[in-house]
Amino acid sequence: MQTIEQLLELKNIRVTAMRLLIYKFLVNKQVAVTLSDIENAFEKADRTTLYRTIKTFEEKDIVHQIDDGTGITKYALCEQGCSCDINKDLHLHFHCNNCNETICLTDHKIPKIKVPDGFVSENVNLVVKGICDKCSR
Amino acid sequence: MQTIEQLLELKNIRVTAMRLLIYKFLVNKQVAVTLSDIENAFEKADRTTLYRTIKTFEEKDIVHQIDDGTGITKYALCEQGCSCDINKDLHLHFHCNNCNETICLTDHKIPKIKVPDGFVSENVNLVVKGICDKCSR
DNA sequence: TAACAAATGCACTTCCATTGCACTTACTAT
DNA sequence: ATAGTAAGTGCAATGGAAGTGCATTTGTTA
Repeated sequence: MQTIEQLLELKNIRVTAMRLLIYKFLVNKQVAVTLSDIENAFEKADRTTLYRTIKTFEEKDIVHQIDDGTGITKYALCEQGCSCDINKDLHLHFHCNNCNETICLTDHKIPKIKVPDGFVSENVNLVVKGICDKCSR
Repeated sequence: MQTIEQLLELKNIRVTAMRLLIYKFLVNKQVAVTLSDIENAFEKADRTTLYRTIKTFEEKDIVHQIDDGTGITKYALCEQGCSCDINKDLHLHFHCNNCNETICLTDHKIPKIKVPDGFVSENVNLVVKGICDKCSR
């Protein structure tokens, strides 16, 4: 069990108060968040800082970007099961049409997709939309 | 073989010069287009008209929206093989990282995706990214 | 502690999506 | 045919999200 500080140092990211707060926020959130979500949670902080923090996290493979089709970029922590730094091919996300939340299904792998001759597949973005477990009860 | 006029009437869309032009443009284009693409093709027409035309087409299931991860919404004609009005589950698009074009692979079905208990899958958005057949030669 | 590098905050810009309103065009019923 | 109504089009403006430049602050290291 490592502390957040240790994790950031491991990734060669300088530890700052802001980054610790944002990281903790992401841990507590079980769903993917937009920049606005973070902004609303930290009204004292500047939007640019939040923006650049999340971009830093993204570069260092601490979070990954999710494009769930709502048109707004979302971010979620890369879990241990999430090997998006090694293999970019296994993103699988679920977007709830009811509560509008997007979650990572890290333990659900993406099946092999066949593409026509001449096409080279490098990366797959798969978003399943429907009703999440909370809303379907 | 039906004319474009007949097709529009069938879908309860009033036939106008603008709509015919835009429809023809979409037929000629073999790839998904952005609003800006259409705008550049019809510089005399207003952006709003093009926007609302494409929205009308979308509502009537003449075109479908594609979110290929570039952040810009694209549109493509619903082919006969594209039953996005009946069954929303078969979108499959290929985005070329080289030429930046997105095409519909209508004859390539999306495999059944398993989701955890409690989740209800209604719709799947699948975008494969890589190198298209033109660019890989 | 001085010096340098990185992080933060403020202001501003750009781009795409969307809407309100006035005007024009196309259909409908007399 | 024509008046009246509904739909389509064009202009202007707005809003939201993403991104950048620069000055200031904070943190690290010699």
